Amino acid sequence: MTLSLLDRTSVLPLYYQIQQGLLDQIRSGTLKAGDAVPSEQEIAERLGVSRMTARQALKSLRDIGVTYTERGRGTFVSANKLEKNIRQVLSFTEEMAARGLRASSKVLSFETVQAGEEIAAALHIQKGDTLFKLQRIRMADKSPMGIECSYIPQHLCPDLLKTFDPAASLYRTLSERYGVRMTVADEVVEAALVSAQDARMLQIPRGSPVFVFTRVSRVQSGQAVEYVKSTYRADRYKITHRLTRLNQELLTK
Amino acid sequence: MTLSLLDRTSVLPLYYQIQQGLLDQIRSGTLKAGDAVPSEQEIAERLGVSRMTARQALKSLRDIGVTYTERGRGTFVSANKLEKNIRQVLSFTEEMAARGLRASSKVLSFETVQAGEEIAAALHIQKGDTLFKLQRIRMADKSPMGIECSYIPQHLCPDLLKTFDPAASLYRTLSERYGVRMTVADEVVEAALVSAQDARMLQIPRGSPVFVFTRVSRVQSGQAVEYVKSTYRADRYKITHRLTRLNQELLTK
DNA sequence: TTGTACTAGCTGTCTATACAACTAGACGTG
DNA sequence: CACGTCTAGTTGTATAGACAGCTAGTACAA
Repeated sequence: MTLSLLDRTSVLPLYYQIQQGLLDQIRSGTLKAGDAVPSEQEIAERLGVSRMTARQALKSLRDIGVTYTERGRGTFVSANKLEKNIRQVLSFTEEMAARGLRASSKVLSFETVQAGEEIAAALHIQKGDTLFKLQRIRMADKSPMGIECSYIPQHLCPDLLKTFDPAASLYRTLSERYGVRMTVADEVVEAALVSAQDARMLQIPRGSPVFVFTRVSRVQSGQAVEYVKSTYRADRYKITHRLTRLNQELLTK
Repeated sequence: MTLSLLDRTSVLPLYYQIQQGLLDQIRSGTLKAGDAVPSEQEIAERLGVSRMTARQALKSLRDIGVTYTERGRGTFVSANKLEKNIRQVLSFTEEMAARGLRASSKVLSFETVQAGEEIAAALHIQKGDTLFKLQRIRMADKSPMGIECSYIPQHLCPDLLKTFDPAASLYRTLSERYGVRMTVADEVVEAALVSAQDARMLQIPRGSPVFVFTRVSRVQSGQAVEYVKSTYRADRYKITHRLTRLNQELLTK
C-alpha cells in the first residue's frame, strides 16, 4: 500500500488531499471492494499527520458511501459505485450530459404571473406575489424528452426577464448572476397518461405513460426558490436513484 | 437560549446528547428556521465540554440537513423539514406506516429458482445459483397497492423456506435471523401501462399507468443481497423524495 | 476440547490548544 | 461620504495525547 505524499504548501487541506489520494486508489482499482483501507494510525505515521486528521479523511469517505467501518477491525472499501447518474439536484443540461445526451430547449413562454394558492404555499410567499414563469420543451439529442414549467419569485432576481438568455441554463444564470444555488429539492413523482395536448408536443401517441414531477428546489438555508412542474416521456426517460436507510432515531421522535 | 445539561454517567456520547438537545429545541420550535444555533465556543463553555466535542455535535446536525453553516458567521437552523415520508430503504410495512396506512400481503408463490443472466449479474452471483423467489401482492388498508417479486440468494439464509412466516416482514426476518440488514439500494423507476394480468390482480382498468421498480438492495459493505421487481398502482402510489446536489469534485474525475 | 486470560491493533470519544480564514461592525481618516 | 484599519466573534484546519470499547488471535490452564 502506497500513500501519495502531501503538499504542505497547498491551499487544499491535508485531510482533503488524503481523501483524494485514497479515492484515486479506489477508482483506479488499486484498492478493490472489500480491501482494507490503511488504518488511521498507519496514515498518520506514514504521512506525518495527526491521527485526527487521518480520521477526518476516512470519515469523509465513509460519508459518501465509498467505504464502511467496522469497529475494532478497520475501514474497508465498499462495493457501492460512485455513480454519476443517480438522481440528484442537476440542471437538465447536466443531467442529460451524465446520460451521454446533448440537451437543448425550446422556450414556449417566458413571462410574469401572479402566484396562486398552491405555488404560494410551496414557495412560502403571499398569494398574488409576482413570479417568473418559464415554460420549455426539453430536448435530448434533438428529440423531445419532456415539458417543463418553472416558477421563481421575482424578488430573487428582479431583472431576469431582461438578463436571461433562454438558450442558456436557468440554473447557471441564477447561480452566477444572483448567487442562488439550489442544493436540495423535494420532489413528488407520479405516473400518468399523457394529455392530448402534451402528446402532440412530446410527439408520442395518445395514452402513453409519462412521469409527472412536482419539484420544490431550495437553497442551503432551506428557503424554497423554485417550483417546477414537468411531464417527461416514460419511453425515453427512467429514474435511477440511490436510497439509503436514514437513522430512525432522528425521525421518529 | 438554554442548553440542557449533560449526563456524564450515561453510555450515550456527549456529542450525541448535545445533538439531541438541539434537535429537541428545533423540533419544539424553540429554535426556528433561520435562527442561530449556539456557537461552538458557547456550547463548549456552557456545557463544560471541549470545543471539538461541541463541533462534532453541530457537524452531525449539518450532515442530516437540519442546520447549515456560514464560515465566520455561525450555524443556523435550516427550513428543511425532517420528513418521515421521503423515500428511503424501508420495508413495505414501514413505508405504509409512514403514510398512515396498514400494510398486509398475500403470498402468490414462494419457491427456489435458478438465477438467470440478469439477476445473476445484478447480485454478483453465478448464473444458475439457487435463489429464493417470493412473489406477493401488497395491500394497504386491505386494497391492492402493488405486486412485488423478490429474489434472494439461498446461501444468505439457507433455511428460509422453513423459517419464514409469509405473514411476517421479510426484511425483519433477514435482519433478526440472519443479520442481513439492507441499508442502501439502487433503484430504477419506470412508468408504464399495466399488463392485462397485472390489471386483474391490482383491480384497476386495463391501460392504467403503473410504476415499475427494479431494485437492488445492499448491505453496508455494498454486497447486493436482494433483487426486487415490483409494479405499483399509480393511482394510489406516489413517490416523495429528497434530492441533494452531490459534491461534483468527487464524481467527475 | 473448552474456556479464560492476555495482547496487539483498530475505531470511538474526548480534551486542550493553536493558528488561519472569514464576517460584521466600530472607528477614524481623508 | 467613502475608504481603510482594527477588533471581536465565528468556523475551518491541525496537532498531541488519553482512555474506552471492540476484534481477532495466541497462549495457557482446566
